[in-house]
Amino acid sequence: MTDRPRPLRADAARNRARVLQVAYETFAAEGAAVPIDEIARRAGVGAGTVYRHFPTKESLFQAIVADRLHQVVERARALAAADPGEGLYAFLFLLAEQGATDLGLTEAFAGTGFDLTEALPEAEREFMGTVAEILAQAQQAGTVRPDVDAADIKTLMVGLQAMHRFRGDSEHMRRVYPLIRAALAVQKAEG
Amino acid sequence: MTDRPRPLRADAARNRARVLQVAYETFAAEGAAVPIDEIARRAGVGAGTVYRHFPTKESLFQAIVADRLHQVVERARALAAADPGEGLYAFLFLLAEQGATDLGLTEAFAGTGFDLTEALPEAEREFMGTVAEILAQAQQAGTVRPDVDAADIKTLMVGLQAMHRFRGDSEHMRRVYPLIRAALAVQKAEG
Amino acid sequence: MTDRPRPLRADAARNRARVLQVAYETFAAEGAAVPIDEIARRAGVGAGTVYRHFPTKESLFQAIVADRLHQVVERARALAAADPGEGLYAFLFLLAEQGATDLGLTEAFAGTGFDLTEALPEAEREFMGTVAEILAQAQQAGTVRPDVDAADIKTLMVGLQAMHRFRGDSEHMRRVYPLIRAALAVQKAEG
Amino acid sequence: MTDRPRPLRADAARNRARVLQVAYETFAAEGAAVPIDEIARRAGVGAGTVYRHFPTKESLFQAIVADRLHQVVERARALAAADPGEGLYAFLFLLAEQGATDLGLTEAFAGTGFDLTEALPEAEREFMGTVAEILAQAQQAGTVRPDVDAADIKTLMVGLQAMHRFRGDSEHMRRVYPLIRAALAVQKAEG
DNA sequence: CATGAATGAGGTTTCATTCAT
DNA sequence: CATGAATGAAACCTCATTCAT
Repeated sequence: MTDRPRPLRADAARNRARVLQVAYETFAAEGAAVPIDEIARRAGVGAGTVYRHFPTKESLFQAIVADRLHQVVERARALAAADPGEGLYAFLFLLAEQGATDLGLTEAFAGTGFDLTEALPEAEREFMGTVAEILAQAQQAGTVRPDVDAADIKTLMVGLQAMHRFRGDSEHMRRVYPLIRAALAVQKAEG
Repeated sequence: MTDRPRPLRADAARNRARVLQVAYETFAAEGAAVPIDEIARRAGVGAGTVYRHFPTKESLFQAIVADRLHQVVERARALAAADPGEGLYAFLFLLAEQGATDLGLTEAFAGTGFDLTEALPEAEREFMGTVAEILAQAQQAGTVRPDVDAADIKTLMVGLQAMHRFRGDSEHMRRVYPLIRAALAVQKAEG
Repeated sequence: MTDRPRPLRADAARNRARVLQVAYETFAAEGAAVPIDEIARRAGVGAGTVYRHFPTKESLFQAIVADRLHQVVERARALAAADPGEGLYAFLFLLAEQGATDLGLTEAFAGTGFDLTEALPEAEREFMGTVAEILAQAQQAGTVRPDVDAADIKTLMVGLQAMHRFRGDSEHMRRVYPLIRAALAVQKAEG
Repeated sequence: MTDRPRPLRADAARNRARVLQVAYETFAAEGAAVPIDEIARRAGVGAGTVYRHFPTKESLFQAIVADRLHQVVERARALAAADPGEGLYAFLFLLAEQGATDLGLTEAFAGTGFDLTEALPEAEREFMGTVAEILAQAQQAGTVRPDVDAADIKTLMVGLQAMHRFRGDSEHMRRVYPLIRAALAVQKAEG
């Protein structure tokens, strides 16, 4: 009768948030192979509680990714609003760093065992739309070459996340960022 | 290299090679989650035979990576010998493509659940030495900026593999290669 | 009958009746394996409410069976009153049909995972008493052989329910009924 | 290459037989709800061993039913060969008794949570063919009325099994058998 | 009293690894 | 040496029942 999800009871909401938080941390740290039982244990709830909120492991994963993605997109908008020319770079490097400590997000982006486009088409569209927006701004500002598109940016993002994950050391990544800037900069000469 | 105390009997050697080949293909195609039994079945041997040659699944994985790495390094040398200026680029893009169809190699490089440096220090050294070599040649030839080092190249390689894996479509990757060339090219202007 | 110490409050009584009705339909349609949560959902109440009225799943089952049995017995009396000679046959075939759409009742009769005599001795006695009555009437009317007793009739009833359940098709059962009549008819010859 | 199931190794065959035997007894005694772990424990093997021989619980169940059915059919033939007129009755009552101590077989026949026709069409065909055969013989011998067919017999069989299961007491069933004979006998009068 | 969230034991199934044949 | 059967520890998920809200 009242099919629309009523606001959760206070305690349930608390548990749901706690599970989400713990799951995020656990997946981020140890990858998607962590047992649900382990997440339940760390969250201090029974396994059944996890399954009440997220009927499958996959759905828990999705919820986390959707959550993260949304946050990331909001940050991207803020960065681009603050400095249209630098916005795209800031976004790229921010996301790369996120990926470094967030295996789940990385896997979602890279499509390793999780197809973002299929699982969360809404989130994917929102994400790509935002990328297109701040890319256009940067191109108008003259800081990014006009012949790259949003898909190229996503590809680079996947690459950057992998690099960041590979180099836990963010010291080293600061050496790499200028290379990426060079790759995207408006320029005449080519290697 | 020095871990086979006695030359294997002919049939044992044949089995070992066959398992290695099949395991490579299977891991590459279906990821590291494939059961050992499945590999044994495809290789036409018993599971016990796999374990005789490779005491753990991990060790089989290592052997595969070592094997691939060795082949890749040899190809890198050949490419660099043929054209010192282009050698590094050719190597980079070759490896990226390899990674696209070879989950095992990608994971080994990216250190996802497998630490190349720890597991196969010998192979890692050989690989890094070769990278350093052909990088130096390219820098002398003036096709690569002088302020990048071998570690940077490895980082880019990891990124490129991730991109390639993400974009099964190699059409798209041809759009990305010029960006990477731009990143590494000797240049004045920046961002 | 005598186990409700105080009359229930109106809303509680309504809930109880509703749960009973829904549980009957659900068990009948999908078997005893249906989760209590599902029944609660269909009844539009919380699981806790079900447990308030029926302390275990088993007890809910018992209540349903008692309910059905009571109805069936009343119908049996009516049939026998209308036509003493045919009453028993009508009752038999009625119950068989009931069983076809009512897994719970069938199981209760057949004693599959549920012992009617132990769980509901009262209801069992009432049922058997009624069977004895209408059997006696039929025997006096000369339509049923004198050497069968109420226990035999119950046995046949269990068999008929099983047959009916097996043949969802009631077309087919109409072929079988004459056989059962032949089995019970007063007769001279025997196979 | 050699896809045809090679003869099992001696120890494997022993285990398989043992699991089958134990599973048969356990299902017969306690129904299909018994956990596989319990069967494994009783058979003195690991759960994995059960799953090696029977990849799902369902398949174990099928194997048992197929086994029983085959034995039953062979016995039916023997009985009919010994006495064509009595063969069908002997078969009916034999199967009824089997069903009394064999919940699995009963359920398979009655189609309760197991569709014989779908799961084991071969076995079903063999069974029905045999029923048709010995029914025809009995009808020719004049001991069974000519207007019943094999499907009717199967229906009665299901009913008889249910009755037998209901009356653990075979004493009582001896009262019921004459009724069934009367039902099937060639006769003039009817109810 | 009603709700529905939480519990946690238990079910089926998989798979790396060992070991009898 | 090769085989492949056996092991048994998890993994995911369900559901009867309890209890905080």
